[in-house]
Amino acid sequence: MSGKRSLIRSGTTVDQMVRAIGDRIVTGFLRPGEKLDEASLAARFDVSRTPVREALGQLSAMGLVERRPNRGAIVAVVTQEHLASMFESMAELEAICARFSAERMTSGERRSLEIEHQASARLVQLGAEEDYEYFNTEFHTRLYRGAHNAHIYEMTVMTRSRLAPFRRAQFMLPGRLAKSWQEHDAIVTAIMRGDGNAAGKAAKDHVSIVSEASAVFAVGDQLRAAPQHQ
Amino acid sequence: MSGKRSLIRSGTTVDQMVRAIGDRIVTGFLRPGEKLDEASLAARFDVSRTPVREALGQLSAMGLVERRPNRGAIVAVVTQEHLASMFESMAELEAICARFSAERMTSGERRSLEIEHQASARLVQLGAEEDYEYFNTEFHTRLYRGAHNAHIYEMTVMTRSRLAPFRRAQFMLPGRLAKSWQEHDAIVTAIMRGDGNAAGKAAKDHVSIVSEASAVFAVGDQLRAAPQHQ
DNA sequence: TAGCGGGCAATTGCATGCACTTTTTGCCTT
DNA sequence: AAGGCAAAAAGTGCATGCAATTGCCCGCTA
Repeated sequence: MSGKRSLIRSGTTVDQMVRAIGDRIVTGFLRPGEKLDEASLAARFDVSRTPVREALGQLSAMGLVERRPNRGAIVAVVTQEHLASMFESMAELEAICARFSAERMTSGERRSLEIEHQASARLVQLGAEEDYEYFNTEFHTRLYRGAHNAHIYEMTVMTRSRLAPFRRAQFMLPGRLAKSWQEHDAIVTAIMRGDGNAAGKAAKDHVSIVSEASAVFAVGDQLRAAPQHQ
Repeated sequence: MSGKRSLIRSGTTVDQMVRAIGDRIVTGFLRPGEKLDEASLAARFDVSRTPVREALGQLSAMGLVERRPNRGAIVAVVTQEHLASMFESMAELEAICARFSAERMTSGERRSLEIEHQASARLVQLGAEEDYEYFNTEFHTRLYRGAHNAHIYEMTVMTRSRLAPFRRAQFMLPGRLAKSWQEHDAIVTAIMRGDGNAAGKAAKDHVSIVSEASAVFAVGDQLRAAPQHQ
């Protein structure tokens, strides 16, 4: 009855579901603790429960959702403690990426990093929050790629995804853009010098500052979404 | 040993499948490149294809198997390059764990680390390869736990799993046990001193040496299992 | 009124079936 | 004999159905 063949063909249905649900979690559209009902999701995306179940399984393997046998799935609820551990991991991972980037980036990568970074100064002057956020993501992705290590790249991107729902908080800090840019500047300078240790330290400090800003707001958020749940 | 009917009920069928298949991959019983036929696995474990499919999906999300749409699943084949990136990651992760362990282990954790480490000297004298290997795993797990960071623990254990199939090679090196013990000793000493940087460096060196030994053998292995595959 | 089963609705877990895709086989052409 | 094409076989992807488990609601008892 519901044989919608007309979904855009970009991989299998399950892959699409993983991306679709994962996106909604990462962007905060689905809140930590929120119940993920198989039938509802199936109806919502107009597929049967089978691909939904597979998608939930994979998301569970990624740590984005939590599955209790016979009791359904919910968006992963992270404790304050686990959240702190992820932010700390993120700082360490960024430090590694920055250090490796300083040692391994090609001259082309260095050049475009520098150019984009300098260009972003304009966004700070304009106070273009949203555009800067987009640039910021790009900037960090450059660092991850510049490390020239596929596995570290995977771990870093994965960790960033899982932290994404908790980063919105930092938007609230005044003067954040200028501060962020200065921290980026320290990283870029160290990378251009080829000073891996300095780059690593600068990157670690950068993340640490962000995490402190985010940590507080985060927990209130998920409590609001999952009032009763043990 | 085919139709194992009375599997103990510990979690859902899918979980059991993930563990069962994952173990076979990690222990090298299933070789990289080997085809994972859904129907065969279903028959082998006496379940329907549905849980097998879910398990393969999760294993794919973990990176242990590779899934080509409409073309079946195979045990993940890692390129020489990606393997190197995983070993390098492992060195960095172990370094982080050792550094944190030096800074954060409780006195109880330090004590039992030291005791077990000293006890293992006997295994070296006896040349008890297998027992030492078991101890070795324990030793490293202690470091991962001692870091008191759940997310780093997850990443480290996961990376170790994915590297497990490629570590058998190191068994072949003569004098390996004594060398390993000395490297452990350097790590333990630094941790007892509370010297995070020294512990990290010692741990990184330890892994680097293992990886060099493993890397060469590894690729021959998976080629043997997957002669034709593009 | 608070506490306690017991049955019912809702939901999950798995098996089965069918449609579609890929691969193989065998025949026909050149 | 080699190449190519077509039909069959094999295998994957998803929908549906049913058994099993959980949670809830309501009546019963103290």
